[in-house]
Formats: sequence, C-alpha cells, structure tokens
Amino acid sequence: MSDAITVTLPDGKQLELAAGATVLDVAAEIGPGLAKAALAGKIDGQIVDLRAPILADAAVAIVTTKDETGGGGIRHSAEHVMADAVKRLFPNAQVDAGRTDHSEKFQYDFLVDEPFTPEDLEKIEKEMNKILSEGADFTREVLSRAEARALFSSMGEELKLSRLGDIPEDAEITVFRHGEFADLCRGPHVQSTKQIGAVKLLESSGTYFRGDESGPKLQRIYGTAFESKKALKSHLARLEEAKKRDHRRVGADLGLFHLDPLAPGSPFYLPKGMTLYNELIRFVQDLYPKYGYNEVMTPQLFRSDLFKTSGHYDKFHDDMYWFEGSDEGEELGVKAMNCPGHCHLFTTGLRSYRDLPIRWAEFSRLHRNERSGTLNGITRVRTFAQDDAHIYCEPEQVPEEIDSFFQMTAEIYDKLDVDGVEMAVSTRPDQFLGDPADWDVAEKALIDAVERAGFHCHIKEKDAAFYAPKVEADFKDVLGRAWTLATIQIDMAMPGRFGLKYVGRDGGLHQPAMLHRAILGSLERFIGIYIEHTGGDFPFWLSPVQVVILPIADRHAPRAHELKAALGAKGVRAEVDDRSETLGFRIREGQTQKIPLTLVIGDEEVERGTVSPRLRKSKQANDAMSVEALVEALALANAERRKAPLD
RNA sequence: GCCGACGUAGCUCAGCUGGUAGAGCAGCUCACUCGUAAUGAGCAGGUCGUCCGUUCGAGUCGGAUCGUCGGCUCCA
Repeated sequence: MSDAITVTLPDGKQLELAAGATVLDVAAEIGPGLAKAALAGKIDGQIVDLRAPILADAAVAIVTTKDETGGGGIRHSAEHVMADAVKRLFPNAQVDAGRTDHSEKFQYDFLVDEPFTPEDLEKIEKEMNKILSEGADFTREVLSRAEARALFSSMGEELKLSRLGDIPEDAEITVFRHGEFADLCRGPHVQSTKQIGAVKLLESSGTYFRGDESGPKLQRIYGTAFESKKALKSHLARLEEAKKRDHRRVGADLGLFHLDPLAPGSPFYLPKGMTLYNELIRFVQDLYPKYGYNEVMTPQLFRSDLFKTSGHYDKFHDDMYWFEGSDEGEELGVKAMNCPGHCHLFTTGLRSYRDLPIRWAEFSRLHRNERSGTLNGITRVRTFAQDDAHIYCEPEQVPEEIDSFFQMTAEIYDKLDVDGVEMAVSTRPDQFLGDPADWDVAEKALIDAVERAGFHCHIKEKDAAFYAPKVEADFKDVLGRAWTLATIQIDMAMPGRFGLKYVGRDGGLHQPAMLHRAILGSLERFIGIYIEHTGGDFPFWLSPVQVVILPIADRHAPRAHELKAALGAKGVRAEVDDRSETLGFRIREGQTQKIPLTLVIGDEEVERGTVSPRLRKSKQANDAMSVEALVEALALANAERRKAPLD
C-alpha cells in the first residue's frame, strides 16, 4: 500500500491524502460546512460509510441531504435508534436485523414475547425522539470475528450471533455504536443522531427469522425518517396522494369493478371496467396480424394427464383447482396457464419448418388457487387473463423473435403512455438445466435484444427459472413498488416433455425452440397498475365513457340524445346526463369521473347545430365546432387510438 | 398458508367505562330549468361481517369463523 492516495472529486478536483484517510477527512479538507452536513460517502459510485477508510486512488463524493441517496443513511441510522429504543423499553427483546429498501421505509425485526401493539409503537417512537435529542455520535469499529462473537454473546443476542455466522469468512466485520447501543452493521451511518431530523413509525407486522416459516416468529416494525420534520411531512403527504390513486378506490369510484367476499380474489367487472378490459384486448388483437400471431382457444378443463406431461401436476399442484370428472377416476384440472394446451395442440399435427414460427395467442381466463394472504385488489387475484402467446420456431429464429417481441412491446407501451419501464434480464441460477455455454449465448442474445429495442436494461443475477433465461419489464408504481408487466422466456424443458418435433429442411425431425411471452401480463394486474399510473385518467381511446353530454334545460334534452346517437353510431362512447341538477354540479361530476370530453348543449348549440367541447385536461370550453366535425374527429381519435380527443 | 391490524347504511366515518344506532356524501321524491367543478327541501336506507358464549341486557366483553388491509412467502 502506498503512503499517499489521490481522490478525485465530482468537479474533477484532486486531493492528496494519506492512505487510510476516510471520506469524512475528504469532506473536512473541502470545508467544515460540508464535513458537518456529510451523511455518507461514495467511493467509485458505491455508497460507503463516512468513517470507512479509502484504500486506493478513487473517485470520491460526499453525500448530503441534497443527494437522493442521502435519505438512505438517515433511515439506516434510524433503524439503529429504533432498535435501541425497543431494547430500552423491552429489555428481553432480541434484535435481529434492520433493512432500508429503496423506498422511504426502514424496518427492524425483533424476537419478543408479545406482538407490538399500536400503543407500543407510539411509546417506541417517543423513546426514539428522546434518543435523538440526546444527540449521540455514531462510531464505527472493525472487530475480529472472535471479538464480535464475544460482544454479542455478552449482550445475549442469539439472533445476532447467528447472523454473524452468515458473514463470509473473508469479509470485514464492522460494528456501529451510538450511546449504549451497538449493532453488527455494514453502514453507512450518519455522524450523529442529530442528523436524523424526524422519525415516524408506520406499522408493525409478523415475519420469520430468515423468512423461514418453520423458524422463530419475529415482529417487524416499519418506520420512516428524514433530515427534517418538513421533509417527513411532505413525504407523508405524498403517501396520502398515492392512496387517492389506489386502484381499489378508483375502481369503485369510477364504477369499474367490484370485489366481493363471495368470490375472494375474483373481480366482478362492471360495464365500464369491461369496456376497459375489452378495449385493451382489442388493441393487442389489432396488432396480432402485424406481428404474425394467430389466436387460438383451448379448453378450460383438462384431464390431469396434460399437467403430468407438462410437469405442472407436481410442481404447481397446490396452486391449481382439481376435481373429479363424471367418469370413474377421471381427474380434471382447471387450467392455470395456457402453455400445456398449446404444446399439446402442437403435437396434434405434423409440423414442417415451413409452418414455423407458429405464434399462438390466447386470452382465456386462468384460475390459480393463490394463498389467501397474497390476494390484493385486482393486482393479485385467483382468476385472470393474460395477453399470452407461445412461439414455436427453429432455434436460429429465436433472436429475431425476441426483437419482434420488443418492437411490439415498445409499440404497445407507447400508445398506453407507459414510461419508466426497466427491462431486467435474469441470468442462470446456481442450479440450471443445460450447457453453460448455451446459457451465455441466450443471456447475451436477450441483453442485446433489450438494448436494440431502446430499453434501459439491468441484470438480475441468478434470478431465472432453472429451465429458461428470461426478460421482464419492471414497472414502478406511485409507491415505488416494482411490478412485472411484459416477460419473455426461452423454454428449455417443455418442448422435450411434450416431444415436440417438426420436419426440417433435411427431412429429419427436430425439436423446436419455444418462447413464452406476454406484454401486458395479467390483464387484471395491468388494469390495476394502470389505474394507479393514470389515476383513472385514461387515454381517450380507452376511456369507458368518452363523452358526457349535458343539456342545460329540459328543452335541450332531445338534441343531447340525438348527439349521443350520432356519436354512438360512429363507435364513440357517449352518455347524456339530463338529471335535474345544476349545470355546475353535472360538469363537476363529469370531471371527477375523468370523462375526457364534456359537451354542454343549450339554446346556442341547438340553433346553430354546434357543440362547444370542454376538454377535461384544459378545464375550459373550446371554440364551437359543428356536430359533424366533432363526430368525425372523435371517430378518428378512436381509430388511431389517440390520447386526446381533439388536437 | 403465517404474523399483525381492522370489519357500523352503497361510500367515508362517529358511537365514552355494556342499557337494542348517528352524520356527511351517494340514492329516491318534489321544487328550481340553470352557460362550464357541489341549488334547496323532504323521504328512505343498518338483524352493527357471521356463528357461539358471558350477562337481566352486547355494536360495545370473550372465543371461533369469513373477509379486507399491511407485511412474510409466492407470483402474472
């Protein structure tokens, strides 16, 4: 190790420091104000603790509250303060470990005799504030394994000792302290509890040690923390806003669907929700000829033999619905996925290389016996439909099929205004089927295809199924939760299980490659996420009610109904609101129901044969236009699936 | 499925330490017939999720069960 190191700051300036200097030293070198404000550091882009030594030449940055990642250090430190508070109030509690995810929450798990009550959370939060006002500094220590073991066993922290055992032999063991409290932790932590400006505990729930259901039950507390009370307040306000977009609430307010205890996890679609559902399907269907897909429909019920062949009978048994058929010993399964049916269908005829690629799409409803605790609104349900398709092709056709899939995906997301999608390529897990070299080729092919399609790509190491590398489109909702929309997987198992064969150019029999793919994914889930993405403010072409017509007085009602009929004749979804409410009331309702276009019909419109469209977005009446021009414009907007009714 | 919280009118919620239910919005009726985000009055609406128990008496206490929500796990 050399005696001096050079660090490069974000503005390009370089500093010479003694080896082993810390990020905090760098901050102090730049200025005392920065040193005081520093929360964490970055070495070559990696978040590190301020007190971690810089071992070699590196690019160093100081993280403060101005940095988006600054909050992570604050919340991570708040975790320790929470654990400290719990230990003070419940001396018998054993601490497990805390975690700060990329959202604005932190959590910590405890082994306690009794679950925490909401009153306990209040007490803990109070104690935390007391600790914060005490203003202790966080210190970082590097310990040997034996020292760490001695420390935690003297504290009686059995879970910690167990966690200590999980740390790889060659890894450095660090302990952070503030006041009396010490915790095994990598950091980073802020300098002082004073830098944690405001904390709030959100909720508690049960969990298991290491997520193992057979292991000890722990109690988890969630909280959030910010540099100031003001920042906390605005975060809580943002959560409130997000709640207003909750698809369950919007779905009820806009009359889209109904959820009922008589059919848990199974939505009832109301007419408006059904319009949304059908329009989405029709949109995808309209693209099928362009991308060479054909729709098929396969049975809802199959004899169990099919699922024995596919392997789902064993692997997926508890997730499916099974019952006895009318014949003795006949066991039937309700289909939970389309692939076995499609594979079977493939075998019912002799396939030639000239037939390939075969792209079979199906929108059938699927049923899965999801565990009750996993159900959530319409995003996690027991019955759903996917814009599902399976592609059978010659192995060398796979790359172009993937390209075509991404093109179609980009086209669909563009029309739907779905942005911020991140493609994730999952690489092979530790246990996998096939030749590693083949996997490398397949993984590379997927990454290249993602980039060619213009999506941002990131890698999920070892996250693929054992039989197939996959690409997923991850979409973040308003609460920062990631959802999978599109997915494409290369199946290395099913063609073999079903003995799929086609006649090649050489006259011999060959096994086709098989791809699973969906773009919207589950329609139920998509609709749920899409409601939250748009707040119910759908693009014009997708709006369940596109136009609301408001006659000012009863004498204008006949014209309003004529107009509705004229629009309906051209496929425009219009409604008349001729209730004896004030005009202001009905306009307001049209707005809150997110109807894109409002038409007020009074004497002027009746006399001149015009309308004065009020766009929801612009919130004011536009210039008058003729009825004919309006009908034509809206029909065109539908045909072209436009976001706005009028340009 | 597991852990926790919750379950009162279509919706949002009130109902103190047990004495058989209340508001706002929505709905219906009537009046008003209106020019771009809430007109007024009246009426109706609940076996307090369900079942069992404690009690002279339970929306209120206890148990079970169903469901919902937040997590775990799983996943489209």
